[in-house]
Amino acid sequence: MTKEPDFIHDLNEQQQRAVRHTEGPLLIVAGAGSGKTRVLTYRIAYLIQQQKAEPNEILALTFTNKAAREMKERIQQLIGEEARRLWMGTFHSVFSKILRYEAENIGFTSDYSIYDTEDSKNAIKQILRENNYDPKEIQPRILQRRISDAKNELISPDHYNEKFIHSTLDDITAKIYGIYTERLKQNNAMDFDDLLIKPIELFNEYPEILEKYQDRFKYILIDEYQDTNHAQYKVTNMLACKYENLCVVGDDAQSIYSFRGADISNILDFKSDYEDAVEIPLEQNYRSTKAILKAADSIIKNNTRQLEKTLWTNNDTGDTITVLDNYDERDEANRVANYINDLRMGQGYDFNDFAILYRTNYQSRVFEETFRRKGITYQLVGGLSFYQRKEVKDVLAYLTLLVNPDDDNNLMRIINEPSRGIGNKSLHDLTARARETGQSLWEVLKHVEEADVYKPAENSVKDFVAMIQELKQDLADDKKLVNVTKKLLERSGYMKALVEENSPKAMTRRENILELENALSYFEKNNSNPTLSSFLQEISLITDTDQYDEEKPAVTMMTVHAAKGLEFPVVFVVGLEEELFPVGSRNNEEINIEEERRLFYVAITRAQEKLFFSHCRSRYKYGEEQRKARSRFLEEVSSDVVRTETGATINQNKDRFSDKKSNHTNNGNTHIEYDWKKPLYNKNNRSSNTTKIHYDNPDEDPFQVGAKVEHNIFGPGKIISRTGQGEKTKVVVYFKNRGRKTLMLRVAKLQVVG
DNA sequence: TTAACAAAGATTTTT
DNA sequence: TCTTTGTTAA
Repeated sequence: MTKEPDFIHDLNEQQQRAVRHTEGPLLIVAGAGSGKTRVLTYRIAYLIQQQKAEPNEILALTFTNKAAREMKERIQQLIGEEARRLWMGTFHSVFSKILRYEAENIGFTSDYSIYDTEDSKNAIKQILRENNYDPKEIQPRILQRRISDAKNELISPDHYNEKFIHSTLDDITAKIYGIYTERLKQNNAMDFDDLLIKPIELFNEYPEILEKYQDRFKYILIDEYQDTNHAQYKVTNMLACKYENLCVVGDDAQSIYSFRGADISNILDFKSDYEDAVEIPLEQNYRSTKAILKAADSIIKNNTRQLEKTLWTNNDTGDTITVLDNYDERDEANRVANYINDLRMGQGYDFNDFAILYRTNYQSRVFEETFRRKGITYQLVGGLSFYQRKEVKDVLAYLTLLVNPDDDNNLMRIINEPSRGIGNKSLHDLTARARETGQSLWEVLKHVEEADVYKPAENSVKDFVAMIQELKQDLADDKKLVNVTKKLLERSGYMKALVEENSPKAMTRRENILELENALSYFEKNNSNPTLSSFLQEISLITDTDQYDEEKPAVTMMTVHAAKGLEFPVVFVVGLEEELFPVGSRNNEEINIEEERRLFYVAITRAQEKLFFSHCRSRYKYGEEQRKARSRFLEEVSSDVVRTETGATINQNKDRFSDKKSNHTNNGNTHIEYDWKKPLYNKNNRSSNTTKIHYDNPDEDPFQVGAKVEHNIFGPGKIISRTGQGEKTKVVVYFKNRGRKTLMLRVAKLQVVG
């Protein structure tokens, strides 16, 4: 046996065990902050150093590109350049690469398009239209969700119907699922789920190909195993079952992706799936203070299903956690900003020591405004990704057509963008013909004269086809990708349209397109074989979370989901209100409260030294003020470690806003006691606000709740609720023949009757 | 066919 | 509030 490397002594005993145990299935249950990444990197370095495997015989799967990149860098520091040859990346990126090699075997070409969520939603919408369903009644979003769930469960379209009771929606889903699958194949396209499922199909169909990869990947490691879904479980199981050198790392307490099909039982059942599996817990936390760990522990205790482990730390007790009780979200942002400035001035923290963590992306806005005003630099992670912007997707759609012209979806996206006189009618005729003849839309366009469409549109189509063919030729002539793109922007009139629009928005769009050109030339410079299709595939899998830069001297703002795996000296968990964190249910869907709790646990355990919880009593939603109750999680957290700003326990703090509020609320002298866990009165249900009384006076405004009204299109109806004030007053009317409608009082031509 | 305007709807979380 | 979708007039 080769001598052990010195670096192994950087690790504690449990960690060393995990590194040394190279053969056979291994489950590492790694508590938050227990040095999980470290163990993974050392383990990989150890495998190579001990000559168990060549770097390219090791497959390491992560959840983000960033995690993969970081791990690779750290391994490089341990073993040098060789690390480049590792197979390391996200599930999606690794398998998209394998599919590039093997696509032909399953009826695709290596130039296949990758559809993101928006693309596949569009495809579904189009299919609904073609099959005479009303996308308003049957929401594409819902079908997409169902199809994606089915795919992750490995239920094929044929089996979908057997699996479910035949409700109408089940039948429609089964039908659309089938067409969708076929359509994607015709388009030579795969969605995110396909990147995991198609390899399974491939391996099932061609055992010799499976064996090739089984032999190649002598050792397999999976990070964040608690967030794998069934398809991911299956595909790695297939690869690993020959040698069973499968090492998975995870923490069931941090499973937060069930909405994406993640199945926590993958980690809970690992030991029964692999009989010889060894379990090693990592229980020493190196990240947080005792107070923070106690808070985390007191939260997660409320969940039922968990693996045994006790997290402990040698770190200091640390400060108590501070709860910020705010009036509204502006108040919240201001207060957080003030704390950041104080801690910076008083205790020497830098901007990049802070993180603001929230449940939903839209919460970032108030913080952005406030921080800009107060001169706090920040970096926003997540939200609308660069590659999801309209203009970027448009240009990418053009480029996609050059390598994969049969991709109807991308073709439809840009055929009339900028508008060149190929309107809905013509497009409808053309797609109808494509369906009839079984050709792709592109084939139909090439022979448009046979299609019998509106003459002016026919000419535009001819121009369009000529343009695409010309650009394809350029590409074939090995012209630089950037130059082809530039020509495309000219030739298509896309740039011209933006220049002529001459608005600030169009300006930003032009900048984004320039940015895309930069990305292209960067790619061309840094790849040995920079093909357009590999560029397109690679960037379809990039997310904005990957762009977080810990060196940047700025406060980080991100969702709790995006923060997984990261740590910060000071963390603010904001928006801790019922219906926000935990989220409110939509359409009475059941919310998974245990998962919300794990999410809160993840948020808490990001903090190293100082932790703040913040909530608002009132918050704006859709331009309406909503009263908010404090999150139940604040009741669950151990009261030993949490204090308000004045040093009181949370429950001593009840009355903070009572006086202020009751003055507002009462014209008389009655004192109103608030139950502090409940929201304050809902604004719409009472007439307390002085500014509002005017509009509530029936003499001036006849459109009161209960009034019978007449609309010149919708006919007779009755007002069932009313929100907003003055110009912005909106009413919900139940129309006898048309159902519920929300109308702006200012614009809707309503008349009171009777 | 397009542009302009009015109405409805959206806020989970992400590869 | 802001964005997307649908309707109507030019």
